[in-house]
Amino acid sequence: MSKKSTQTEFKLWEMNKVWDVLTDEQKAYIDENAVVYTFKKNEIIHHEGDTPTHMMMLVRGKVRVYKEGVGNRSQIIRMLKPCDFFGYRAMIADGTYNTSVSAFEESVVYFVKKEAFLNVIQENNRFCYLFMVEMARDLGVADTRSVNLTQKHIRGRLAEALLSLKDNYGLDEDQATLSMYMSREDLANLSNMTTSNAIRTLSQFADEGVISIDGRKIKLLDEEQLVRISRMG
Amino acid sequence: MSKKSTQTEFKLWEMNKVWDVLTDEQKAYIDENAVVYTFKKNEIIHHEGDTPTHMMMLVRGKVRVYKEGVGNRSQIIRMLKPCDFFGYRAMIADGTYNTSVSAFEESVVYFVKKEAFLNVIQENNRFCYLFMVEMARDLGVADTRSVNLTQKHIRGRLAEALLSLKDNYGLDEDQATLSMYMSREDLANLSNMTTSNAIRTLSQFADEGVISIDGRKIKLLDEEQLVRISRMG
DNA sequence: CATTAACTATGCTGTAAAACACAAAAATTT
DNA sequence: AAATTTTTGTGTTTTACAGCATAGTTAATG
Repeated sequence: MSKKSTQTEFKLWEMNKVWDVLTDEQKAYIDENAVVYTFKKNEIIHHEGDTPTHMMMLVRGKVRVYKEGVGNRSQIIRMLKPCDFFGYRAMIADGTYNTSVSAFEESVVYFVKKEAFLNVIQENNRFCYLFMVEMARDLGVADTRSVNLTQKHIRGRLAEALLSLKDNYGLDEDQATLSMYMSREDLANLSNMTTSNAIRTLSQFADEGVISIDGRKIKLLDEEQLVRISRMG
Repeated sequence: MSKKSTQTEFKLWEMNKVWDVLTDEQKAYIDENAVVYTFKKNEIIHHEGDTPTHMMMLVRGKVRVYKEGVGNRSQIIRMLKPCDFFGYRAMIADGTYNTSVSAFEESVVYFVKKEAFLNVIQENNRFCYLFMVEMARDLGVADTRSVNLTQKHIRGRLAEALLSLKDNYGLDEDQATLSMYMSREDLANLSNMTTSNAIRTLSQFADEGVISIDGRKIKLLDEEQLVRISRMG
């Protein structure tokens, strides 16, 4: 896909401020070495163990970053939204992908060739630093998540997941309904529990008036209480 | 502490290959802005929530990086050995420390002022990139750890912890005894379980002939079996 | 629109691991 | 060396959660 077409399709360079630090030449070089793909719902973008060939930016849609765990249980590490980068960690650490990524809904992804990305990152200091900041944040989140998932009880973990969905994707126009309509299974994989426990706990929350449920739409009724639950189980 | 003294005390620049990419001026600048401290066993080096003022390199000893969890339970994120860097993530992400660090045994730490470190990292591309690689690796480890700790059973988690101690610190001259003599409590905090379960499971392993125990000395007798246990609980 | 498949809901059962309780043994401190 | 604290070891109880079964409900597909 040519440079022209990515720029007419969507304002690529405006999507993430990270691009701002590139020179015009570097931008051109990146875009010459990039393609755009569309993925259908649940299609796998890359799989744990694969060798990285591109760094990616999500243009449209939503994707999940997850790891296959023990006995069919998968754990969602994080959910991405448009303008988020992914797939660069493995190539910087010089290894294979540690996680899998699949489309949560129909998604458009901008693929930049490994070579091109690594070249630019090593010639543009500011660009490198911004990715470093990105990773430093992710690492902080990862460590916190690890303690949350291992030490909090089911209610706390689910409450936390709901709050993080709010932070990440925001609310519908009613200022209460999560804009992210996830299946119970995904919600379970995000909060490290079985699907039935996600369902059970969700209805518990509804019974208590903390949330209300309409299919996959979850309305947060008492966010303070949700925070309280997430803090102490 | 003067530059001269750090260089006579220990060969600072030889401790970690990361220093190699600095110019002599940059090295001098770093060292002018650095001090060396010694910490007693169990002394806290920095605490979760503190504002970072230095990046650090462990010179001698061992330290634990951990997070206080729910209800007095702490989780060891990783154990460091000499030449390892720490404390730089928070200042790159521009936040407070996300983890606490305490000396596992008497330890010597090289402290580089935040300003100096950030300046050099932003002026030396290669230096920046090397820290990025460091973080990319840590992030991979963190994600894997998260799945291990949440999905594996006690036996698997403990086996994994023992193997990671071997990888990180190696073995005594007998080529079997872990060079790291940890308390049962630390071992528990590393493998996300209660102290009594660490003790119990450790004796179980000993009964099964996988390891043998002499106080805090743990001898690995059947590493293959340990790998098997770690893989499938 | 009928059939199949996927998702949601709820109850029941089993169990892994936490919590608690108490000794005994080491290690520290006085 | 006595006294106190910390660590290790083991048994018992409790419980949070996984696992399974089943049924209703919604969505996908021929």
